[in-house]
Amino acid sequence: MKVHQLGRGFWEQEPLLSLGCKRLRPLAPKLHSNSTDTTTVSSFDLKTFIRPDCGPRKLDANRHSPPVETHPGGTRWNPTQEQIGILEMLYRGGMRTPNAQQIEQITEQLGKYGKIEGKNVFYWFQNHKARERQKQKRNSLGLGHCPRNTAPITPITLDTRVEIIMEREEDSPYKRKCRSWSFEEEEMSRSSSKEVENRTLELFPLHPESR
Amino acid sequence: MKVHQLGRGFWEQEPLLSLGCKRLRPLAPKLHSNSTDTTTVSSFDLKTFIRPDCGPRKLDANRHSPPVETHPGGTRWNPTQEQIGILEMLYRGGMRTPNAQQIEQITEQLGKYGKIEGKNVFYWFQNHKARERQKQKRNSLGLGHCPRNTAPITPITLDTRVEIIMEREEDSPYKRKCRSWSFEEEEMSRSSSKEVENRTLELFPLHPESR
DNA sequence: GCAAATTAATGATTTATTCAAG
DNA sequence: CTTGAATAAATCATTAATTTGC
Repeated sequence: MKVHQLGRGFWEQEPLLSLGCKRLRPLAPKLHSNSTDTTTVSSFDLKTFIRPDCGPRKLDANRHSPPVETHPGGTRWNPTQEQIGILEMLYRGGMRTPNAQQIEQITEQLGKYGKIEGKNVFYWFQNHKARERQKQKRNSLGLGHCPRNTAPITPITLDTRVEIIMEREEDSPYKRKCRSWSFEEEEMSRSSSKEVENRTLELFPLHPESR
Repeated sequence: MKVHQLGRGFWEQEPLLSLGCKRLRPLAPKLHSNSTDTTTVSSFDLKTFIRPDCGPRKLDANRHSPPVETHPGGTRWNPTQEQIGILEMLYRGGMRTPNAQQIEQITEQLGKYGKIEGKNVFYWFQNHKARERQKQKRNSLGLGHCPRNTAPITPITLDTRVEIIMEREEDSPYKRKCRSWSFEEEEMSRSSSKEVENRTLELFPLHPESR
């Protein structure tokens, strides 16, 4: 069930909205500048960590460990051991969906170990939470069966206690998060080899990504 | 097989993240500052539209939940006729999931008719798309039945043509969006009466929202 | 011992659901 | 009851591990 598709095509959107070259950095839920201080809400980014360094590391060459920062040409975030360690520590501590402030701080700390952005932290928690959940589900279902591999059976060691705890503090059922959103300039020149397709998007790319 | 893992634990992060007072405005997907220009990526927000208008709505004494804080001054976006009109026009034009740039521009334009933020535009498209979809599904299913209210049966007028068209131009199957994320100062003083619970969250609120 | 080929993880997005303000 | 806002589930896409052929 899915099958979306699209055909669209006409209706020329005329000029509406002239195109600029900035990239907005949209979307982050936010508290809503409430009352009074609607003033500014200065925004600062975290390019702080965007060190230009990253030599065009080829690959391997440095084997595991020194992950160090990041991505060379810069594709996606590649967490270092330290970063993962801290994130897991926080997760085990009960954190599930950090709010904007928390993300900011975590990002700041993790930045010490390698390039990282707020969204990476946000996504990490989302993914980790979801994957822990499916892992549990898988295990619970497999228990009555003959597990075979993947040792679904908890070793019954002290660690088991931890497991239980985690389970107990499953994440939130539903809360209303408050993230903030803003725009940011977007570097148009992508150059990245991969898919440079959708360029028809001149004025108002009706079909954002055709992909 | 990866298992990064690490026993973590050590590394005492000591002070881990001192708390500041800014609110980050995180999260907006982005292109990825790839290679070279890791430079800056200046970010600008749209508070442009954050008119202080909306009277300091109290929050009615806090009634049930109000989870989070939110704003006293204003609660959620209340679109004007002009805004809705333009958005629908764009939707009918084929736009479904505008990218950061598009959102920025749309927001800018709509801002002329009333307070609005990028996220409002983003959500509007998400919701409108989803709801048009379910509406269609309902209609298609309800046809063989006795719909009762909500006039599931299309009037078979000229408008029907439009309906069909919409169907045809369903939204995208899957594309990789490019949003950008950044942080923004967050007004700490929220004061909102609503649930000020989880206050144990001094340093690192392990359990963000208990709700 | 390497590097292309394959597979397992997991970062990043999109879609589906749910909650709740008005 | 309509619909803005937010979260969770489903997917897609890359990258790191592994495996395999020389």
